[in-house]
Amino acid sequence: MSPTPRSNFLRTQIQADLDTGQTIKVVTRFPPEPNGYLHIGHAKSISVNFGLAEQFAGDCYLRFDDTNPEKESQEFIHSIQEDVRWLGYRWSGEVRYASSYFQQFYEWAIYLIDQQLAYVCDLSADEAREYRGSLTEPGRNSPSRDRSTEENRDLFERMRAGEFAEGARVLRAKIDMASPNINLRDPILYRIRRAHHHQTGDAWPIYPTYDFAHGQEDAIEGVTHSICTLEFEDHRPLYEWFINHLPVPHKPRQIEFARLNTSYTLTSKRLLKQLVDTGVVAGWDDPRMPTIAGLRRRGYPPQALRHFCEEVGTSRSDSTVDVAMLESAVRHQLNSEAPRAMCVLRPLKVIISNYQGEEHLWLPCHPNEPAMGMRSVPFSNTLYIDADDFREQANKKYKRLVIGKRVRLRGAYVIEAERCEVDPEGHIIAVHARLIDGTLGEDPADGFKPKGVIHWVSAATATSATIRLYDRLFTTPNPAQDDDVLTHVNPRSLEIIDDALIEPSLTSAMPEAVYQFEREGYFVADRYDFKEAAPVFNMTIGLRDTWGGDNA
RNA sequence: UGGGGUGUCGCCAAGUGGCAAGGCAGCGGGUUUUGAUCCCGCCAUUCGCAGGUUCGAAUCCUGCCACCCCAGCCA
Repeated sequence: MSPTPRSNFLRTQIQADLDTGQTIKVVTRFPPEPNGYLHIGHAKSISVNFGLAEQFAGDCYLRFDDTNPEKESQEFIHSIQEDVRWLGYRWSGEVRYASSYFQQFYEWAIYLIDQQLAYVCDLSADEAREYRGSLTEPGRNSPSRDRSTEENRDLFERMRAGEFAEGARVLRAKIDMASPNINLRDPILYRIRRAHHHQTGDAWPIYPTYDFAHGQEDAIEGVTHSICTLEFEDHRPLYEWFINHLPVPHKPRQIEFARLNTSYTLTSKRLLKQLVDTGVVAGWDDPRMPTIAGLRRRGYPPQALRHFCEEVGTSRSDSTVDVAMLESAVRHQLNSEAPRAMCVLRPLKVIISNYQGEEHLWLPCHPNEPAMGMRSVPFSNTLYIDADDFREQANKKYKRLVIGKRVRLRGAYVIEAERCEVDPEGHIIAVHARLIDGTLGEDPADGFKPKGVIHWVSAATATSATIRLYDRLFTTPNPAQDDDVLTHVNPRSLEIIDDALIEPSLTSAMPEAVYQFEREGYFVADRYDFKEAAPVFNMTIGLRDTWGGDNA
């Protein structure tokens, strides 16, 4: 983190708590429910929680909020840990589980019963909803509300013993059925679920709700600042009610911030699942997905994700960040760390008439970072350039190869096109050119300096590769706004080129290594599919293009 | 229409009574063997609106307006 992080209300508040002595050591936590894959929005939460602990020299725990076994699984516990680690964060101590506090929660539930602050309610789910009232009307007390402490204890113990059917009864807090805050209308603390839990097995037939668990988890762990998103703001009075009515060892404080929204992106689990289920994308880690696994496979560096989260700031106002900001962070990171290489996406043969044999040229791996070293690039009289880099004729705005004009081959010589071969259908199939002597590392002796520079590979040593070109998954800034997100899917979000040509240095790329293919963009060797014998690269992001366009 | 929030440049976002930071995007210009990077410059007399307090208000007060969240035995 930078020495002077930008100001935001969380940092200001925590600093104030430290200054007053209210907080001695900052403790935060990232509390995902293991019921799905993490996405860019979670990355923000991770960045906020771990970042705060880091800034104030405190601790941040990773805690699985596993109170609903029916939706959770061990698979997600693994993937979430991997994603957090990949982002570059390390949690303090062991991974925590809400489920490891189940016995304590159970005892605290009995404590509330004994204090006459909780009761077993026999209402069905439908009845409970009806009794709860509406946004504008108060609720009514449950018929079970005035049970004796003895009866409540007996019933709750029998709930725990597994004597009742699912949904038959619940344990509720006795607060206020007329509260304008619906969360305070005798919220449910425990429900009966005969589900096998991934951590506790079949030990419990009853499970605590989020409200009865979260604050107490924080209290047990000594969390000082329990940071969550805005939709939990209405729950804060309830969070505090439990903390104030239970003999907890510590009083954590909940603070809410606005969740991250990004244009052209979905983060709804339901909608993301729809994309996977309908085959719009290849899976949860498809490079077009906003999941951490997808962004990783796309080649987005974790540092870029962290930088992005820091850059967009943290506030309490609903907002949608322009995805261009994310892309900017990715380019910024990759520009400095990605080695350069050449790859010809749409090969067009160039034959140089006045050059014989082969030589090995040494090109810098990075134009501004000599420390990144040099690489050997073979040169010969038969090359391939990109089809877009040649035209039989063009106006002065076009700075690439044109018949009768000169262009610089990146890191090599200046050539001049003489003529081209065209097949019966009118497609250009080869260009004949001549090399200008003495132009390796020098401008032409006649003083005519070529305006353009194009990339190339030598035919004899180039390797065929599969390149997956990606574009935005959606054509509209807010795809979730519509009922059917599928209508906004970009039909050209993926284009596969399987006969691109790469320079020799690229065949030995390590999976997940990102390169800048000069003049094209950043590309990552696919984490799973890349093989030396069959290279596969995913386009991470194109180079910024401020050129007016293709109007030559 | 009950309760809880939020409104500062196209998009984010600092600022908490003393003359409106920064980033992204955009627009000019320079350097450049990547139409990239980098560099320089421009880009809110105005802070949702209307009143008020004050020598002075984005910051305080009053009243409006707009948008978001809440009626899971999900989190």
